[in-house]
Amino acid sequence: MGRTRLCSRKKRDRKTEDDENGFGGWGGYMAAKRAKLLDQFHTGGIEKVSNIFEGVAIHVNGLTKPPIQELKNLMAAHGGVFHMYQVSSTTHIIASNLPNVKIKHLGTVPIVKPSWITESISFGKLLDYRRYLLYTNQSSTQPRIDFPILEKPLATKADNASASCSKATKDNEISENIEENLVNTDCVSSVSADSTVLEQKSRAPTKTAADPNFLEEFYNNSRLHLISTLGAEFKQLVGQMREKSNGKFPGKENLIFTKGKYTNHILMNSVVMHIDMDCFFVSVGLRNHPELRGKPVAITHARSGQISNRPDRKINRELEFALYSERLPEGAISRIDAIDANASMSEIASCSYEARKYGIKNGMFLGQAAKLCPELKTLPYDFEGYKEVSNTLYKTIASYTLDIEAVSCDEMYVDVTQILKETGLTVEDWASHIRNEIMTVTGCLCSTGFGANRLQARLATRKAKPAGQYYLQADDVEMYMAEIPLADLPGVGRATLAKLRNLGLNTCGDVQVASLKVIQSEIGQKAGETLKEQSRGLDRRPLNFHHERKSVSAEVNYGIRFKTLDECHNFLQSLSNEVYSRLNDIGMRARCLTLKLLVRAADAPIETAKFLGHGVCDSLTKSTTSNVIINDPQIIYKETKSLYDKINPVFSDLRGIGIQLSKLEKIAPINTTLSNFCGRHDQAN
DNA sequence: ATCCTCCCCTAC
DNA sequence: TAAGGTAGGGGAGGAT
Ligand SMILES: Nc1ccn([C@H]2C[C@H](O)[C@@H](COP(=O)(O)OP(=O)(O)OP(=O)(O)O)O2)c(=O)n1
Ligand SMILES: [Mg+2]
Ligand SMILES: [Mg+2]
Repeated sequence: MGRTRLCSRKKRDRKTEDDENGFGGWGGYMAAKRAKLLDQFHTGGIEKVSNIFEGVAIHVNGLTKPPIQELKNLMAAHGGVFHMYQVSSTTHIIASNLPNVKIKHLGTVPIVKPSWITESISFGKLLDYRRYLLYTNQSSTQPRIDFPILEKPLATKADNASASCSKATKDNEISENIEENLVNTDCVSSVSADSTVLEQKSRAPTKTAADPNFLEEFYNNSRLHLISTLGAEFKQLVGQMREKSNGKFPGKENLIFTKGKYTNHILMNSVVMHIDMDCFFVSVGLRNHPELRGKPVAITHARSGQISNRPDRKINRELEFALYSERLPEGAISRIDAIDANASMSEIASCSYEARKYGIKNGMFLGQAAKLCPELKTLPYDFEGYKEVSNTLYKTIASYTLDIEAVSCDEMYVDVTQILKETGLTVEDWASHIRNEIMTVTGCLCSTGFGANRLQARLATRKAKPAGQYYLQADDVEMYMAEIPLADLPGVGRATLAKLRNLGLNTCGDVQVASLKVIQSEIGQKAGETLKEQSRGLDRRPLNFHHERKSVSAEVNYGIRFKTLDECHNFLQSLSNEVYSRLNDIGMRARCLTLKLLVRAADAPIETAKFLGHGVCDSLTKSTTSNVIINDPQIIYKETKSLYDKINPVFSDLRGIGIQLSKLEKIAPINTTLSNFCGRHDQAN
């Protein structure tokens, strides 16, 4: 009712813009935008222009001209397949020159010069590769070396401890299959290296949010921004693929054909798979650094565990840290205990399992990690690599089923009931197959967990990691759960954990027998109920294949330092533009706007411990719900500014700013009575 | 009761 | 030096 009125009203209010864009034009634009996302997904961002290499699967060995990346793009553009490793389905090896010793090992697959590819493209058709053989005397009787099969026997309750040992062996096998020409030690650093030696050049002036291109620069370097936006994209993508699906699943068909078994599954309970890349960012980085396999490695911006000895000014961190500790939730774990005056506060995005043995964790400050493990090596970020591997991961799973709930760029839930039924495979065989395939096409390891619901699948993955698989079967659930530490449950973070510990609860077994009322009084009604169920392995939430966005936001809590009010206003304008652009991208409008500010806490020092960080802050929000639909950057700015003035902070104390839009409505919902009404109404005007 | 606003918490 | 984002669930407490 109210919606209808608002809908027609907003069309009139925005008439000028609608005339410019055109209602049909909008639909067309959004359709094109969606098509582009799908298309980029299918080709990994490369537009497909021909099918010259249909049926061809290359593996590049050694240095080539054009280089490997180029060849990979060419294959994508011309209908071929690129293999990171040589596997049984690899049809050609591309190489410019190879030592004799190596040729012996490559077996029966033809070794072809890269010019075969480039010239085939020039001619517009697939040329006979035999005219491009690198050597003509290849033996046809050499045994072929396939990629090592990733079979880790399904872990049982007893052999959990052996997991990491068998993994080390596998890593060694893997590194032998990686080309040494890709080794690039330039960007590898040891955390114990002296940063003053590494960095002699004079410092550029500090870039803060007051600088004109700050927002772009920041987003280009923010891993959290990257994983957030990638995650949202994959949720959207699953929906789009389901809408567009022709019901064919080539991966599944192929699997039925090659490994399918006839099995009488009279009555099969549904099986949920959870799949998650192992130390995702590290895995991607290691593809080009085989020499670091098996070593403790972390992905960070900083290269050394110590900050330079002569920063322009020595900052006293003690005051801030004291305040931080004071404000920690009672009993929660501190992040700064090992951070002294010179320890780096650059965050570790991902660390290898070898690093985890030292107690290093994702999200830990590098300075603390370096103390735990002085041999720790760091690698820089490779955002393009993460995007590529994520795309390949989703593309691979989507060739079997679209019953996918995207969780993040390296993780999803999949209903595999149908796949198991149609292929007749056991859970174990399916798991080995899909893990092997993902390793083959991405060069990265992943782990999978299976269970009757998402919680069981999620916990099974935890047990499976790294490079493993585990099926938590119905009969085992009760016993299995009793031993699980509460910290392993999704939804139990540091604050909840501290509260539960204060109640003397540490494992799911403890919660199973504890009083619901007592738990609820500590952590809340709903959370208590959920926790009770989780502790017995129950989870009633079904997988959600369709995702509907409820809010859109943009926030920056780094580099916020304003010397004038003008600088602040300019940044609010930039952020308004940014959040508008995101709203526009998903074809929505909003009725509610929330401004969130981080303001330096009263006793917190002006200079933060972390370079350009936010330090200890108070968080303040204010929101407006208006009848006027928010669909214009100037409206967003005007509302933002007005909320800002209501909060009225000291602008020089600002340390973080965010704008969130909620109460969203679709601009042009298709195939609904409402949209038909709006559309006709709009055109009639 | 139910809704709204301003939080807090969690997961990647 | 360093790039501490983003979306969703949910609770407290006041307004309706
Ligand atoms: N605090 C964090 C947590 C995660 N990530 C990024 C880097 C991770 O590689 C990626 C995936 O997160 P996961 O929780 O899946 O962690 P990993 O894949 O690194 O390790 P695991 O093997 O435990 O899944 O997200 C991050 O930047 N900062
Ligand atoms: Mg992972
Ligand atoms: Mg993950």
